[in-house]
Formats: sequence, structure tokens, C-alpha cells
Amino acid sequence: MRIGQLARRSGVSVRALRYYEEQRLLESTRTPGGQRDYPDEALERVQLIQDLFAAGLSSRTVVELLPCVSTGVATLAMLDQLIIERDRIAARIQDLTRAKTKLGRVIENVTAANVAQD
Amino acid sequence: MRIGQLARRSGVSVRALRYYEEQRLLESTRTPGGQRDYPDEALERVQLIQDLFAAGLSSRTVVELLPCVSTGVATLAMLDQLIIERDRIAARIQDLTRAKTKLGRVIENVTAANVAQD
DNA sequence: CCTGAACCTGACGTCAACGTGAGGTACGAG
DNA sequence: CTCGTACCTCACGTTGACGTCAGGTTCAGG
Repeated sequence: MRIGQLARRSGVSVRALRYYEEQRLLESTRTPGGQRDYPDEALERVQLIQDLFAAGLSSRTVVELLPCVSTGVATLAMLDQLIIERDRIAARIQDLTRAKTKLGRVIENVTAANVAQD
Repeated sequence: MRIGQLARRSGVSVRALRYYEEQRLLESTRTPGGQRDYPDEALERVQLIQDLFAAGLSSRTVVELLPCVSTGVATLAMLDQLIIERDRIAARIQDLTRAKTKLGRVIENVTAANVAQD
């Protein structure tokens, strides 16, 4: 599979895929002409990378954790890092939940105010 | 209250407070000498700004929504925007929850692998 | 009056995850 | 062989929320 097709299938840009390779998040073989060639598994890999980015992990963290996330084999340092990241995500969820609740209350109040005004 | 004290109380940097003013998120009166002077309510205001930033709102969005968040009076456009942001936060929470679950499973697996290896 | 801490205004630097050309090469169809 | 599209490698631009440095001013205490 070439880069354009992988981009369309995964929904990320061609530029992003090259960036992932530059950051050692994604590998590719090359055709004799120098074009990137990806195996089918690359699609899942890209989706995994996207998930981790969406979770707020940096590319540096992702490159450290990708091996154990895909293989299931980890050093103790990796395990620590995994736990740190999971807890960070949990804390972030708490923050967002608080903010959502706060906004929800504001919405209720201003809605009531508008109804009263109309 | 001067800027340094507000910074210490709120936990944000002096630079950040000046930035908030620049973005019209926060007002201040000035002493005859030109130094910023904040009322006590500024502390809550700063904390509110931080909460909204933490929720992923941009300063442009915050400056649009701050009036109705603090006064409870909103236009219909503001209400729409509020709902959009709340839903965006809810979607983000979903994403993070999925990512956390995924990491949690990875943690369980690699832990088991380590125990088995030792 | 003097001094050190806190404050002021520019204005350039940072960082991450790409976007966006520029200028050239590879590939598949006809 | 030629055309059009997809691909290649630099390499600079973007965005947001500040950090940081420079050069000068204000304030409170002694």
C-alpha cells in the first residue's frame, strides 16, 4: 500500500504519515523508485498512534510506549510510564467532567433566563 | 491586590495574567504609577479562566463566553456556543475514557507478562 | 536619599504536530 | 513516448499560551 491510500484509509494526511516516520512512530519499506510501501498492519498502527495522540500523549511518549502497547512486552520503566499516563488521563477526565458540569449549569441558568425574558 | 500576589494566589504566572489582560479576559485598574491593581473578585475570575482553558476552550471562545458565564445573561448565539462547547467536552471525555480503558488493558497484560517472567 | 524587590512595556523565543509551497522524480494508462 | 497523477525531499510557516530577556520605572523600608 502506498502513502496516499494509507492516508485515505486512516483519515490522516500524507504529511502526517511522513511526520510519523520522521518521529520513528511508523516504518515503511521503499520501492526501487524510492516510494514508501506499507503493509496492511500499518493501518491499525496509524489508528493506534492517533488514539494515543488523542489521549494527549506526546510523540516522544508514544515512541517509548508503542513497542509494549503493540507487543504486550514491557520493561518496568515502561510500566511506570504507562501508569503515569493512565493516571494523567484519568485526572484530565476529572477536569473535563467538572468543566462540563459547570457549563451545563450555566446553560440551564441562561436558558431559564431567556425563557423568562421571552 | 497587585499582580504578583494575584499570581501567587491563583497559581498562574505574572506573564499569564498580563496575557489575559491583553486578550481582554481580565481587567485591572492602575495605580498613579501605572501598576496594575486587582479587586478580590479577580481571583475567582482567574480560576474560571483556567478552568475554561483546561476544558480546551481557546481564549477567543473564552472572551466570548465569559460575560454570560459570570453574569448568567446570554444571547442565543452565546447559548449555541455554550452547547457546542459542552458537547465538544463530552466527546473529548468519551475519547479519553476509551484511551484510558485501552491503556488499562495494556497495563494488565504487561503486568501479567512480567509476573510470568519473574 | 537609597536600595532592593516588584513592576512596567516591548519584542523575540518556544514547542508540537503538522500545513504549505518549491522544485524535481516515479508510475500506470493509452 | 507522453501525459497526468502520485510521490519524493527540503525547508520555512502556523497556532496558542505563554517564557524569557532587555532596559527602564515604582514602591516600601530604613
